[in-house]
Amino acid sequence: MSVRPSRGRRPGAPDTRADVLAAARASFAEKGFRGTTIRAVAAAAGVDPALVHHYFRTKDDLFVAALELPMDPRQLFAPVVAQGPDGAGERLLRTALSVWDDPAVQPQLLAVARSILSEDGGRLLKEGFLPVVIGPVLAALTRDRPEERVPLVATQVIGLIVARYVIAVPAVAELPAEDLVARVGPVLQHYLTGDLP
Amino acid sequence: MSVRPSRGRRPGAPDTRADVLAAARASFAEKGFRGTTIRAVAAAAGVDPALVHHYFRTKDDLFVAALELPMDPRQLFAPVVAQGPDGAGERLLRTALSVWDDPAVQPQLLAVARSILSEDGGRLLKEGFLPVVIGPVLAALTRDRPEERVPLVATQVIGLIVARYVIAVPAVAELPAEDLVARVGPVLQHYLTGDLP
DNA sequence: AGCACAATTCAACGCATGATGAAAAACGTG
DNA sequence: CACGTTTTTCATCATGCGTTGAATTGTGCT
Repeated sequence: MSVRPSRGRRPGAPDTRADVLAAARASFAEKGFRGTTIRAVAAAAGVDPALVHHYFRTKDDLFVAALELPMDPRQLFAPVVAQGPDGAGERLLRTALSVWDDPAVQPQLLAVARSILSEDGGRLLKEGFLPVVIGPVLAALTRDRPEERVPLVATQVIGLIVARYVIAVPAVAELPAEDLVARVGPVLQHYLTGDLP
Repeated sequence: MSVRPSRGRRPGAPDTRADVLAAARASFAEKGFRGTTIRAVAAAAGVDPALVHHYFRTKDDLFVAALELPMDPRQLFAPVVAQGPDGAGERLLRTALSVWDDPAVQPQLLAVARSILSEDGGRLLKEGFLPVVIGPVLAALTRDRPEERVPLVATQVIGLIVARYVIAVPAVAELPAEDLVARVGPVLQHYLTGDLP
């Protein structure tokens, strides 16, 4: 029984790079940037820490590589915007929940959310992502006074995301998506097009 | 001009312990537990790191010391609960915002929030603070089906807190508290006592 | 005045982390 | 089959962290 020598290339064609990236995504999603150590990522991928540096030069680079989304958010919300403000609350929420509930993207989204919420490096995202990509989408769903309505919508959506995915409050996390759409959707609709006192 | 010798006790009666605690509160509020280093706290207080350990034995102890609130949340919300569910949405929000906007307590609250949101150690708070102290208060403001209503209220309140104080989204953070009460209060009222689809 | 005690700093420890450079093993191409 | 390239590990470095123990200086009591 021949054992693999400790040093050098492994036999076969294992996609170690992808393993490392997956491990990094999981760790960034669960522990945030600071809480993630290169050594832990390497261990989770069954690999030497130096290999992580070989593929992704620095920890920052690994982070941005792990963040890459498989879709463009503006494109995702394009259908929602296309149908106009009527019923936008429920459509918006249904779309957002469907992508957040997709296990193929959830780690990336969670990593983004955690970095926006806590880490210093998230200032770029906080000042770039929210106003530049989310803001216009919401604004397009209002009929008037978007600068007053968008922040209100944002608070409710942010709260839902944070409670359901970041903190994972059981009472919110275990609810079927359609229940949330039915109950929170009308509130979003009210923020988008209802009377503002 | 006599200079203070580097070692030994300082002349006068400076409350260095309080300075350290204040610096710790500010740092925990802004950077969270992991992001706060004892050395940085000591530097901000103009003090040697060893002194921090002298007063608060370990970093964990310093954290719980920094967390201590000057009031009991249940007592704070007692008047809100006493007046019953009618108009509770606005009263609840007004009370919550008044304490969050109070600079004397905001650092502690932010530290709690940050630790709930991001750090691993926050699990104690997440599973103790939210269901044990906040939950009952909200439940007392409903007339029926609290187990369905409380989570909905929670999402909206959490979103408001996170947007206004943790992320500090300008459009939400700069709004006068009464504007928020007027616009979000009715939504909370709806979650508390309105029709649930 | 003397002395116990509190306050404060210095110097150092052990540890974990991000990063680097060289060496070894398998692969792919000619 | 030989040789350059890619993949992988090892050994190591410098840095920053939490923590500790001893040393020094002021305060307050008797």
